Amino acid sequence: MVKITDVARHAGVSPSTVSYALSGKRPISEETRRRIEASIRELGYRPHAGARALASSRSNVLALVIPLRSGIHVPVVMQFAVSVVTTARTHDHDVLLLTQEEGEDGLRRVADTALVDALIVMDVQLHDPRMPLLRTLDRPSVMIGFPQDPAGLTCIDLDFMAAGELCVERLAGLGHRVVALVGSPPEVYVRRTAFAQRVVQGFTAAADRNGLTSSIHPCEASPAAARRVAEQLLSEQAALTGVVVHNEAVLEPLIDAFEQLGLRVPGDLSITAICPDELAASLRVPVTSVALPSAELGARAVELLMKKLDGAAVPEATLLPPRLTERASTAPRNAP
Amino acid sequence: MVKITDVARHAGVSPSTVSYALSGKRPISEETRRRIEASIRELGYRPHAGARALASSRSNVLALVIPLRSGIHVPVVMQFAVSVVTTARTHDHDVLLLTQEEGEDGLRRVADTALVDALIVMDVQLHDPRMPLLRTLDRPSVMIGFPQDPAGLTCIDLDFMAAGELCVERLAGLGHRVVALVGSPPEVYVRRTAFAQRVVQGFTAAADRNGLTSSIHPCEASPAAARRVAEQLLSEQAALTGVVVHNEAVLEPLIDAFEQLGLRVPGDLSITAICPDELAASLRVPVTSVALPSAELGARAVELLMKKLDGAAVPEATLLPPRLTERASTAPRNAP
DNA sequence: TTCCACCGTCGAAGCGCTTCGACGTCACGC
DNA sequence: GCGTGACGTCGAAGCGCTTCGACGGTGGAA
Repeated sequence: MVKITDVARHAGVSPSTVSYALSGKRPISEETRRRIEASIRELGYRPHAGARALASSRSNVLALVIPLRSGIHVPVVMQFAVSVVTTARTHDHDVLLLTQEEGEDGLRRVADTALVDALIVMDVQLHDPRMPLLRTLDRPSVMIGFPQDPAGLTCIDLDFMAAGELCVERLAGLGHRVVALVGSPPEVYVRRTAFAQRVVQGFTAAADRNGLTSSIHPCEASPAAARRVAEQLLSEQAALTGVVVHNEAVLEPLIDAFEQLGLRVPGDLSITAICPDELAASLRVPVTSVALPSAELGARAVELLMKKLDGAAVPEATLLPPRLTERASTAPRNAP
Repeated sequence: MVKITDVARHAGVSPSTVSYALSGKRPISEETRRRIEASIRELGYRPHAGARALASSRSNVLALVIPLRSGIHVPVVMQFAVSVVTTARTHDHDVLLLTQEEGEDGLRRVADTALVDALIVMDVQLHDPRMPLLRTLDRPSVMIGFPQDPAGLTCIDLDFMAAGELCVERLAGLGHRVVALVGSPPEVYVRRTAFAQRVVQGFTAAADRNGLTSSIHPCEASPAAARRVAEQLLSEQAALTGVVVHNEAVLEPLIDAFEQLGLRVPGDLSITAICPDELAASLRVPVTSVALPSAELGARAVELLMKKLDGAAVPEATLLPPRLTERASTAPRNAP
């Protein structure tokens, strides 16, 4: 293994000079820097991560905590993860993957052993046992999602409440008077997952504000469940003309089911969704949707974390405003 | 931060004794061990990962390389990942997540900086540029999947060729004479992804061996594509009665499409698939399938890696034999 | 009883890097 | 002409842990 002393000798300087040339923490003459860089290339030098971490008390590793509970939409989560990894790399950091098998102990372990410098936590519950822990940890962290009490934490997420409202407002603006929300699987609500609940809040508030008749329907992530919900909606709410879907997995099957039941989209039924843009745009009937900007969220979470690591102050709460894209699934309500 | 010298002082022993008590590499008296353990608990001691890595030249971190190329089925990949993480934890290792953004350089980097002790590589191509690199790296690695030339590498995978054969044999055994393979998206074949090609090989070999008429149809991962393939199959192959599906994303839409086109499963059309058992079993028509044992593969990959890290010899190739589970989607061919 | 082997523990020497203080040199202002 | 900084570099001291060799003590074999 080639080490910093080898490089130093080869370049005719001291090891500390090599270190400073690498880190830029002290000025080094152009000439010396060139020689050092040449030596590094020639010898194929790579600084030892452990030695670096020990001496600098910085591991340059972030922990990404992905619970992967049931009912979540895996591809979306994976988009976050990829975006976190690539953004972290632009800041010269790597990403350690933690699932929830270990529970809170895992977080404490990687933090206390100095394996990671900071943590990104996904799938935050309204009352999340990890939150108090994270407040006590001496390492910075960023949540993707909001718990009930975000005080003292740095959180970022799509403004799901506003997203829910926006979907309803759009339908209301098109003249729809009876709307339904097809939401996440029941277990997501039982766990009191923050974002799901906030969509419900926004949906309900906007419906009430506009004097709409509304109802809420959790839905399992299977086409069969989608069909059942569709049938139920038609039988129970004959006047229904607007649906908000917050469930990536059933968006397409749901549309299929409606059409098989004789309802054309958007002729008889207008649909808005909260989901990744790529999904909404790729469907047979492209769906008017509020984008779920996974990649942006992941990237911004990393940026926030980097700022905190640099000792900078960051806002505790970052809510991305919802952005609605009009597509083919919405139309004005037919005259009755 | 509490360190090993603090524990040593508190327990009235030397730091090396604490270290040996922790690692078990030298005998320590019962009595002393108890005192040390008590001190560790009392002080909340956690060994510093970097220091440990530096002194022992073991980071206790594995790299998991997930390319996430287009056309792959994300949930399946994620199952691997989770299984790798949890298994690694049982061996006191953590997992660093690498995507393919960085390319081969990323592998080299984490290996050369001693950030990781070993690597697990997924989504292996037939001619994979990472393979030569891995052969030269001084760290052990395990591939999930087989390249064209696996010499000098440790590879593990489901025996996809046998799986393809098994699916066909099952259909042949039920009397079907005209069969089709609905496969992965075209880009997967263009990239020459190993497992996809092997399924084709097995499918073709078994079809020929049994004198069946057969055809192969790559398929995009969308319901619309599934429908198109279904229609194409019906128009071009009127006598078709057996279909093998190797594409998780379109399995359900494909069945729907067939039924909408007037073909009942398994009455008119028998279907076998290669996919995770949970998926096959959860469909409206539970599908006779060869299990894709993601969790087992991930776990066994880690076990292999641990053996290699311990200096033990392991087989270069591990092919898990396919296991077919009979479900509701297959039946004997109707009399013509 | 003597010798040897093993057990349990200790002290010290690193592992490869960062960082702090120090030092020589040079340019500039007064 | 001298003091003063800034610049560029060096040496040495750790960062917290593992591991090697050494050493006293104990028990069994001879």
